[in-house]
Amino acid sequence: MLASFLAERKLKKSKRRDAILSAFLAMETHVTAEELHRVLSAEHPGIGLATVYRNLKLLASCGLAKQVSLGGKAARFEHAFRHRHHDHLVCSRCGKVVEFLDSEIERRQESIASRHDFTLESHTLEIHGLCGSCRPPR
Amino acid sequence: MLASFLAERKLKKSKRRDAILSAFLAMETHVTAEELHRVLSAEHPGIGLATVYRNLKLLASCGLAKQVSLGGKAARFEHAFRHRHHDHLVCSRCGKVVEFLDSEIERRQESIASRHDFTLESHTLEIHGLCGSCRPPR
DNA sequence: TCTTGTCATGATAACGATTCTCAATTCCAG
DNA sequence: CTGGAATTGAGAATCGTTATCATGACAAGA
Repeated sequence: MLASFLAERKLKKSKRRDAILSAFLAMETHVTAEELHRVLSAEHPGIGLATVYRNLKLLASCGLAKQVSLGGKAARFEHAFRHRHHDHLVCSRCGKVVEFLDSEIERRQESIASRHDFTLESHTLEIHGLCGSCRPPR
Repeated sequence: MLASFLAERKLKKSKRRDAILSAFLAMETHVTAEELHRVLSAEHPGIGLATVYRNLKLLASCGLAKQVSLGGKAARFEHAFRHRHHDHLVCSRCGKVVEFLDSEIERRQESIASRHDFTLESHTLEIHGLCGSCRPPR
């Protein structure tokens, strides 16, 4: 999958590239380039932050990673490999993230796009609110 | 509306503040801080960019402005005053923006939030795709 | 296995959007 | 009018991200 993508574009494999890919796939959270870099540095010291950025972008463009924002300023990445499409519910206080999927919403987006003569490429839906533990007890 | 917000927080009025507010409300597009600053400079030369940022943030926090992203790197602002809530359909090539509202989607978001015990505060939904004029004729 | 052209990398500079700092100005309640 | 507080402009500082560039790693052919 990554291999064929690389081959098609005359891109090469490399130890670091592999290390970054597998570290990323091992992650279970929506990760920042810096966070991934920090984790990576334990096993593979010497990998530069720029390289992490470069490879995350690459993973994103071959469909293995997806960039989301989740409200912070730094971009976050999640894996799109064996991970169905979904949207996010984010706690605006503690940052907790819940993934959800609503097929009716998906369907309606399709229909909105075509109603306005757009060819749908992607969408981002983030719901922000307070989770149960952060809500003031009142 | 702005006045009462200012009063509550011991904030003051000022000529520049008013100028920024009215210039912003006169805008019909989703505007960037820099763009607003440029427009503003024609009538009120000498207003600093930082001041535009400060006041846009203020307008946002009192509910007169809403920050959206629309895919670019710079934050964009639209007015939320006499402007019903809506979401955006953005052409990923020419940047054209269509506003839409789907009450069923809105309703479902509510229900998703409460199903996960979240108190809904806001949401962002952006659909990206190619508009009719940008779609290659095939 | 060497060779060579290409791609990947690390370090760091550059960048762009936004925020901060701080001295000077403006506001407004008394 | 005045004093204390909020606002402002200019530019420095910040932060995430990307570009630059010299160097190292890779893949494929001789």
